[in-house]
Amino acid sequence: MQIGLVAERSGVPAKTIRYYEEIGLVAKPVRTDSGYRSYDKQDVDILRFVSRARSLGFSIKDVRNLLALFEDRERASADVKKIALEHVGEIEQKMAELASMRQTLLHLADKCHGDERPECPILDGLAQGPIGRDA
Amino acid sequence: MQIGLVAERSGVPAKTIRYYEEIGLVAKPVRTDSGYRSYDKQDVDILRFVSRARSLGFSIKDVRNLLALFEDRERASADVKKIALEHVGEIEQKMAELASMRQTLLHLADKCHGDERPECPILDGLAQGPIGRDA
DNA sequence: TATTGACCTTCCAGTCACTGGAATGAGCAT
DNA sequence: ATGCTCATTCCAGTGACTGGAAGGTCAATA
Repeated sequence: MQIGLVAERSGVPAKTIRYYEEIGLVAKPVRTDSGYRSYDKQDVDILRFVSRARSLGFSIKDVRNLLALFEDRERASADVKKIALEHVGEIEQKMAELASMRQTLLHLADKCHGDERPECPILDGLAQGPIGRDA
Repeated sequence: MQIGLVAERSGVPAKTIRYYEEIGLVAKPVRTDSGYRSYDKQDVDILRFVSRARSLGFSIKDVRNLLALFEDRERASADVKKIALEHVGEIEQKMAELASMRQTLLHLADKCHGDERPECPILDGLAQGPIGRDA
C-alpha cells in the first residue's frame, strides 16, 4: 500500500505521515525498489489511532507514550497496566470536561428556546464544571 | 484584577492571554493609568472556557465560534440554538472517540492482567470504534 | 528618600506541529 | 513518447504559543 492510499484510509495527510516518520513517531516503512514507501493495514490502524488522539487534544508526546505502551515488549505487564490505567484516568477527565461543555451549550440552547430576538444571557456560568486546573 | 492573577485563576499563562488578545480571540481589557491590563471575574470564566476547549482539541477558530455564540446579541435565538446544538453534536462525537480509546486501553490493561514478562498483543484492534473520518 | 523585588509593559525571536510549494522521478495508459 | 497521476526530497511558511531582553510601576522596607 502506498502513502496516498494510507492517507485516504487513515485520514492523515501524506505530508503529515512523512512528518510523523521524520520525528520518529511512527516507524519507517519499507521502500519499494524505486523508493516509494510501502505500508500495511496495521500502519493504517496506528495512524488512525494517532489521528484520533491528536484531535482529542493529546500532544505528540502523549501519543508517543500511548504507542510505546502497545509496542514495548521489554516492559513488564504490571508496568504497562499501570500506565494504561493512568491514561484511562486522563481520558475520563477529558470526558468529564466535554460533558460539562455539552451542558453549557445545552443550557444556552435551552435559554434560546423560542424564536427570534434573543435575550440569551451572555455566558452566565459559562465556565462551570470540573475546575480548569492545569487543563 | 491584573493579568498575573487572572492567569493563576484561569490556568491560562499571562503570555497566552496577551496572545489571545492580540489575535482578537478575547476582548481588549481596560487599562489602568499606568497601562496595566485590568480584568474582572467574567474574563476569568471566559479564559477558563477557552482553555478547556483548547485542551479538548478545539481549534482557535472553533473557540471563536463558540464564544461568538454567547456574545452575539444580534443573531436570532433560533439561529444560536441551531449552532449550539451542532456543537453539542461535535462534542458527543469527541466523547464517543474518547470512550473508544478508553476501551482500547482498558482492553490492553486487561490483557496485562498478570505480573511480569508480558505477551501483550501489539495493538491488535487498536484503532477500533467510530471510524476516524476527518478527525 | 532610595532601593529592592515582584509585578507589569512591548517587541522580537524560537518552538512545535504541521502545511504548501518547487523540482524531480516512477509507473501506467493512450 | 507523451501525458497524467502518483511518488520523492527539501525548504519555506503558518498557527498557536513560549521564552527572553529591555524597561516601566508599585508597595514595602532600610
